[in-house]
Amino acid sequence: MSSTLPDSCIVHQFSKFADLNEHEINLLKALEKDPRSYEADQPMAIEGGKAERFFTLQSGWACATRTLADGQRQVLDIFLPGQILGLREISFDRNLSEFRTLTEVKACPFPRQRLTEIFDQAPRLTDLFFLILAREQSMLIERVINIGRRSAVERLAHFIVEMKVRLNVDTDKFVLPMNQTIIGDTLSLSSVHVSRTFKVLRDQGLLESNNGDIHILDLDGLIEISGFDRNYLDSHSNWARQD
Amino acid sequence: MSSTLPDSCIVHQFSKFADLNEHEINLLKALEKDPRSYEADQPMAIEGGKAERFFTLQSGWACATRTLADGQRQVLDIFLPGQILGLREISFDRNLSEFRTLTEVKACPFPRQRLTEIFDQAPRLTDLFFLILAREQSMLIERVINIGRRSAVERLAHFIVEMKVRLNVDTDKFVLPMNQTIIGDTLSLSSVHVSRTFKVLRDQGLLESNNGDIHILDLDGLIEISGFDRNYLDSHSNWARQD
DNA sequence: CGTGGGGTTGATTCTTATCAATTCGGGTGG
DNA sequence: CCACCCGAATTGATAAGAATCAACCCCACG
Repeated sequence: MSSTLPDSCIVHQFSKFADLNEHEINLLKALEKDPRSYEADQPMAIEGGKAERFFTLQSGWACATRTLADGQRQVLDIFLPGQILGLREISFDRNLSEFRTLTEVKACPFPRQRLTEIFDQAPRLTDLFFLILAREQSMLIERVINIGRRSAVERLAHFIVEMKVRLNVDTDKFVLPMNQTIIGDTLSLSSVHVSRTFKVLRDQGLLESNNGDIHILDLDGLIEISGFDRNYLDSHSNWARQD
Repeated sequence: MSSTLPDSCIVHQFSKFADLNEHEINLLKALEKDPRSYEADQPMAIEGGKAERFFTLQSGWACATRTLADGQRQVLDIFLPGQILGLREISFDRNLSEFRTLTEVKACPFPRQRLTEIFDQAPRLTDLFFLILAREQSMLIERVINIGRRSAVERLAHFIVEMKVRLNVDTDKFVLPMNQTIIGDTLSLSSVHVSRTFKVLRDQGLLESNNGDIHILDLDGLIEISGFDRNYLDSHSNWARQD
């Protein structure tokens, strides 16, 4: 996705919601002007640490996790290029979750205060930040339902479909840079059970999977059993102000 | 809570984040100028319906739910006076969830567009709306962890503590206007298991419960077993702009 | 060649769901 | 005042789903 965007992921992300003028584009681009590189499977910000910065993700995958006292871990978000890490932590002065990379990552940290400046200088971008936060919530809602109400097979199928849709690939193959332990921590399943569940999906002829390589054989079948509703990923609202 | 606030719940809610000036207070109050009454256990807005309005909740309890194709239901939020219903749906033109009352409710519907007007006229309220949306997300995160990673006993204990903290009562008694089926739909448990789990908490001397009446006997014990972290409910950030 | 991380598979246990029966308490109508 | 009814909570018995524990395989990488 990012590779097709020499320009700016975040601008691309925001322009899904509204046409941006040059001033707005420049403000957003400024958020990406000082990119840093991170290796795969490394922390970017730790749980409980001082939360003074966000990150814009330019390439690679990252996630937010929370570790409980007994060592159990829950993955809270999977981030793809163009997303902003840490937005929801803005109302706290310490990180409630850890941010870590899944792959090699290029990301650009920027201080919270920068957001205020943007809000000051481009009121309409405020609307868009609001929309984006709201859209993230919808994804969280879907996660609650997935974890709370669906069986392991349904959960995994739903996750695969969700990632395919979010990656916006038109082929039926993609790479999921997560081992089965992390997938389990995302879906609240044990890694062993993730393995068995993949086998079920393979046996039913719905997909092929090999390490991180996913080959979807029957997308409709996956959607069918997972009860996937793609509405929550698309934004249809025309609420934001016009230029 | 609302009874001690003849004034305006929503103003009270927002002033937790920053001191409001008169102009801002008036804008917020305008959101509550046309209250309507709803009976207990009634829908306020249906799933899939046109989403053109929000509600400010002035008194009573409400919730957001989602019903799956197979009839399973998941409660997504519990709303208390001062909260705004539907904020996260702003990026969609149809409701992703149903809003319904748990008790008798006084709520005030207002059109989406009103939010834009507020954003125009009081930039700092924008910050606060943003903070509030972010804080809601933190509560959702906690729900994901609760459902995904905690046992039934831990889950219920956590829920009880959360509601006590949110209600902000200083006594150890309060009323939970939810039957065990709804509590189950909130915690992703069957109603039967909610009943058993209440029994465990009672047997351990942590609380007494009778219908909706909760009497907490050992708050520290409940916090202990649930791994409750009250940070996520308090806002510590000084991010919002000053007046 | 070893070594180690990840994946797979089998056996067993644990937690929670499901189904069914019973109780309790609050209305309602005779 | 009493018989009845109904929704909710409780309790018991059983079943299903997922976790856990353990062994083993595969393969990339030193």
